[in-house]
Amino acid sequence: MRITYKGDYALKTILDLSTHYGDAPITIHELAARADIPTKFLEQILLDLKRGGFVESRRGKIGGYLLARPPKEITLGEVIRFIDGPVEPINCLDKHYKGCKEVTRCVFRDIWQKVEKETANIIDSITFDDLVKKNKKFGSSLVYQI
Amino acid sequence: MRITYKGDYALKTILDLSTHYGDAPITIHELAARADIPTKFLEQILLDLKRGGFVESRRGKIGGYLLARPPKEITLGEVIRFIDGPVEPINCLDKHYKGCKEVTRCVFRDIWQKVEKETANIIDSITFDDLVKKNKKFGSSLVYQI
DNA sequence: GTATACTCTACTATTATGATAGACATTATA
DNA sequence: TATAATGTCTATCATAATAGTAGAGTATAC
Repeated sequence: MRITYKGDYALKTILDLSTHYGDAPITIHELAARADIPTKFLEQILLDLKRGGFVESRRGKIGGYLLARPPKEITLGEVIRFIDGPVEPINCLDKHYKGCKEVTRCVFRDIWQKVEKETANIIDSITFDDLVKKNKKFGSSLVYQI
Repeated sequence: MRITYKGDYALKTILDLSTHYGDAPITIHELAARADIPTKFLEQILLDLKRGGFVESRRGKIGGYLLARPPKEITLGEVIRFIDGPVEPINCLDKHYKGCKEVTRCVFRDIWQKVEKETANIIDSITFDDLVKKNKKFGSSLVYQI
């Protein structure tokens, strides 16, 4: 797993929207400013997240973005996989991967699978509701900080 | 952690050399052919591994490469970190990382640290001696396969 | 009808990755 | 001592991913 800026931004944005779940829509501009993300870049990320069913949008004057599902039902893992792809350390199962003709018999293979499993155990068991609570406990002003 | 081709090739090569630890040097050409690695690319990787103290070389007619240390004393984690860098999923502690001014208070931070720790637990506890034994058990002809 | 939002497509700059090329240095051995 | 077989070193290159930027278009509250 490698988390890109895009993934990092997506997580921070979903957390912001989770914190304001049930409230009025939040504009791209606000979301971008609060998390220090280039506005036009976030625009694209939000369109992706919309296509992924994570967020909804309202157009027009009092438009903005809303979480499409309750924070309790969105896990960290879902978002990461959607934005940054599979969580495995190496994609040697992919048919485009060179070498590794007999992947099923490779000594390294089950080590990477073990890493993937441990990673999944962590990120799939954390919901954005958990993160909102964790955040509030520390009373931070910034939505993505403790 | 993301393992690149370079990392993958390095691991396969160290495993090959581990399998032949104590024997005569093995040429780049042989190593490349056995693991299906572009020879000139492996050449560079071996120079890196030499600088890292993982392998030694012999020049001249019956030259080639040898493991610099016993397979029992080389872990998977050491090689991966040397070739592909830190094992963490995101490098937000790096001073060049944008955003995340208050990284110590970020809700995501300790999740990434947890992922890193679990990954390290796996890769730092496996030596190339372990892998050689695992390989032999399955009697594979290819050095990097089970 | 207009200001304020989201939408969509295209483009661009930079870096990492995965090599390839070729001249050079060393050494066993015939 | 010539030479063939080996490692050494530096430069270059092609492609893809990443991280944006630009600008014209569409919807909606007021």
